[in-house]
Amino acid sequence: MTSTEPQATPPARRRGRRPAGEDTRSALLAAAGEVFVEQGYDGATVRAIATRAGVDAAMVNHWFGGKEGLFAKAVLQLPFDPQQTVAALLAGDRADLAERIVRTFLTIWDTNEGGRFTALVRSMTSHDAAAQALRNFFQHMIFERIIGQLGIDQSDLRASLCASQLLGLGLVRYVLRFEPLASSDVDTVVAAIAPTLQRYLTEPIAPAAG
Amino acid sequence: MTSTEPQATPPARRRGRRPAGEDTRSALLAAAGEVFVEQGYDGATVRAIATRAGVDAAMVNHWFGGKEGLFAKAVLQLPFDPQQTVAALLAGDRADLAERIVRTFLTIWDTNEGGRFTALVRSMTSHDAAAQALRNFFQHMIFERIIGQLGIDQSDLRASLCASQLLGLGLVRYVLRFEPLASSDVDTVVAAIAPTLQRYLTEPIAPAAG
DNA sequence: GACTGCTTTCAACGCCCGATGAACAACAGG
DNA sequence: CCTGTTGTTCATCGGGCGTTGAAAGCAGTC
Repeated sequence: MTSTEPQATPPARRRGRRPAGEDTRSALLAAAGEVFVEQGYDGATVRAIATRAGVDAAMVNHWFGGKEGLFAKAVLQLPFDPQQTVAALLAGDRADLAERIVRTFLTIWDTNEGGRFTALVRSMTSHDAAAQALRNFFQHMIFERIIGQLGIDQSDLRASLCASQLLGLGLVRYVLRFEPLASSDVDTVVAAIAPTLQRYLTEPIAPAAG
Repeated sequence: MTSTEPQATPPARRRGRRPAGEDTRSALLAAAGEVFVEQGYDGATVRAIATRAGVDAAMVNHWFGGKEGLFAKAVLQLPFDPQQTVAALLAGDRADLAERIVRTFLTIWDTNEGGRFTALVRSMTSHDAAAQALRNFFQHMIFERIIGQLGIDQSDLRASLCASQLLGLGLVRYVLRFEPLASSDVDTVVAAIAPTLQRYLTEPIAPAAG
């Protein structure tokens, strides 16, 4: 209530360009990654992301053209090269192939980079681009290529079976957090899931009276 | 401001009680079932449900107290008694137990009643009540009871593993519609998935080095 | 036939969303 | 210094959401 002094506005950040050095764009990307993981595409609001990044919501439009563009840059990008990953997975003994796959994805999924997958899974039921990205990744980029290299029948069916188990695992472990699977260590999960994948990859799966 | 003439309203549908016989409540329940299946909890709007039912959106509040109550009545109710289902599943040969489970759920899922599961799966990533209902159903009501009757170790882990594969299957087959798994006939899917469940139910799943 | 109560529609409220455009401040180049 | 450019905030827009209260009309009762 001190009337004579007009200088009572240091806390509120003033308008105009910031004093350089602070990177609004990457702050938004980081905040978007977190919020999309926690809330999914629909649940995450542009305002919440901007608040967490400490900037105005209009910056999302300025830097990314809108919410959709931010999602594409923050979530819809692969954290690694799928072709190279597939090659690395196929490099070892085929008896351990499924184990390597499960371990690889659990490891990725547990890192910060793997948060993208959680964000995708959380968004897939409401956001078409997320669902399409998941299908394209798991089914076409990973499992069809692996199974194609194995030279075995019913490659498409096998790919969607593998995708169903791996997506179900990600869903239960990272999104719905069913216990004890959500807290089990990697070795336990690998021991449990890998034989399933190994069977989907290489063993007969036809119905009895095909 | 009110310069325009108050023209006589064209009688689209008049106000007031309808000529009896038409059941607004069940029309809303049916429409809600459809829309929740197609859109999930967040995507489905009260207005869209009411429009499909051919009534006013306010009826949702009048008959169900709100969107949440309508969801509870239309989706969050089991179309059968789980205890009885578990008993029926356990009645036969244990070697075929997993096959019976997969076949039972595929059959239910393919009927109209099974649309509730699709609605739950579509809603689980954004709506807590849906996620909780799925966990309660698959993990506690079905698999923990079955595995408990089998008298085997790690029953909780086994239950969440079974849930992961069955939820992944439902997701891929009914929501994301990955081909060819989405269009495969029941026998093919049973032949592919049942051995996985059988292993989760009864065979050793511990990691190599304890 | 009037009264009473239930059902239904209508109009509107308050809220939050994503997006827009203008005002403004810091920088870069001369 | 002055000038143009670019990054930033602010105020606001248009729209959709779930919900609400009141008016309107049918149905049953006396």
